[in-house]
Amino acid sequence: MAMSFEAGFKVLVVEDDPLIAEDLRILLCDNGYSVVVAHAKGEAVMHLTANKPDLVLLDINLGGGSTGVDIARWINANHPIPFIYLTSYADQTTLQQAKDTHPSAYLLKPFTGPDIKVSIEIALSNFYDSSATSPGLFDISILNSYLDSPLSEREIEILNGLNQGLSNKGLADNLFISENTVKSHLKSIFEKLNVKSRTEAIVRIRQLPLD
Amino acid sequence: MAMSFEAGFKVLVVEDDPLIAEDLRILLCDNGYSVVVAHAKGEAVMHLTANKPDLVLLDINLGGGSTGVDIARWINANHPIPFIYLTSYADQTTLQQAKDTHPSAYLLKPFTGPDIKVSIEIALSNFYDSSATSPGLFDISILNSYLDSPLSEREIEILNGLNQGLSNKGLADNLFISENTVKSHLKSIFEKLNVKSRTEAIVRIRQLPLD
DNA sequence: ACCAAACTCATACTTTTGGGTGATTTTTTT
DNA sequence: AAAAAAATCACCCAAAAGTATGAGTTTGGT
Repeated sequence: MAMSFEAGFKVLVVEDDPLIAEDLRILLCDNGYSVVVAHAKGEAVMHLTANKPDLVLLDINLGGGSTGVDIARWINANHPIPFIYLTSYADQTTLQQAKDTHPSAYLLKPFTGPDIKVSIEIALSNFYDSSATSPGLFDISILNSYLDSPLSEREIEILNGLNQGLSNKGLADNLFISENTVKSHLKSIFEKLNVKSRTEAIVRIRQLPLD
Repeated sequence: MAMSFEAGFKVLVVEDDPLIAEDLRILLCDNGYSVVVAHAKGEAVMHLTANKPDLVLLDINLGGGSTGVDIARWINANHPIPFIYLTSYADQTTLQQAKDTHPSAYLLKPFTGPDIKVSIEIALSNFYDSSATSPGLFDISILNSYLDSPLSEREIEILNGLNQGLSNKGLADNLFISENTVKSHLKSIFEKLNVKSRTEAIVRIRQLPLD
């Protein structure tokens, strides 16, 4: 099944350098992807929620405060889709942080057109084929069908964060709420899942046939 | 006496070559399966009825009259459980016959430990899809192949416990060691996995292509 | 016999989690 | 508009988890 992912796939490029961004845009367009470009985290998040792209190319070294890793974490917690890091260098700390966000690929500049194309193809097919390995979003309706009392949307978001191994602090930062609020949500989540700890919660939901 | 987390799945190996049979037996035992070996059809059928294994590994080219396909047909007709073909070559006729018996997998020699483990896991989970799936033991060698410094056996045991959502107390009770010892092990596990908490550890290992 | 690695455990301390209670603000539904 | 549900947050307390350090005991290999 040599399926092609080119037709109609939306790619979000997050790159603060306008020259590289434009290069990428042209390259991707030439390959049949529809492309949106963002230059900063806020813009990226906006496009992610509004346009729901199928894949993201992330410059890991964005100017300003937030980095590609921040965006990756946001993606994992809120809107899990495959993303590929683009970077000009790799220091160990950044690399480890990057790895922890489970990117589909990690391309070191200078990369070629074929590099990107192949990486995108692989990323897309891996992500949308194997439901088992993807630490994906939980379908709220399916998940709730197993529970006595249903989880709210926010609770699902928290649960997704848990499932990525985030701490309470991490959850709070990701969702822009206080740690106390996270605890509050967690408490009801635990009740509803009938578990007593975050680890039990993870085990519980992962053993469910959600895929 | 080591393992406290056996999956308890019984595997029947049907293989006329004693060397390969023994290799398989060891490999499977190491992965926590209990293993029975048969060398011919009659013996196989005997074990199938008497021991009721959960899965069968079938050499497709048995010496003598009957083949693995014959046994597969018997299984389908009399005692439907998942089975996997093992074969050194694939001629078209045999292959087609084999396909018609709806095997769970078809492994070409030379196959590796991971090959078999993965195929078995998939076969079992597909076949017994419902609830109490095996808590998924980790293959120490596979897991270690991803790590800079390898986990010891004891550490793997702890990790398996973590993966089931056990608390430190729970781990200590299960392994008959003190909670302090558990913490001690946990500390080195976290270092080796390069994580900072049990939840991160779980996420980390589950994201690996081990099961 | 000796060494190294693995396993064991303790004590003390810090940080993170989880539980309980209660309250305010949105949002949604009736 | 009133009621209900969801989301937000605070404060306090207790339990669990994690860190640091040091040390005794097995076990396997040279």
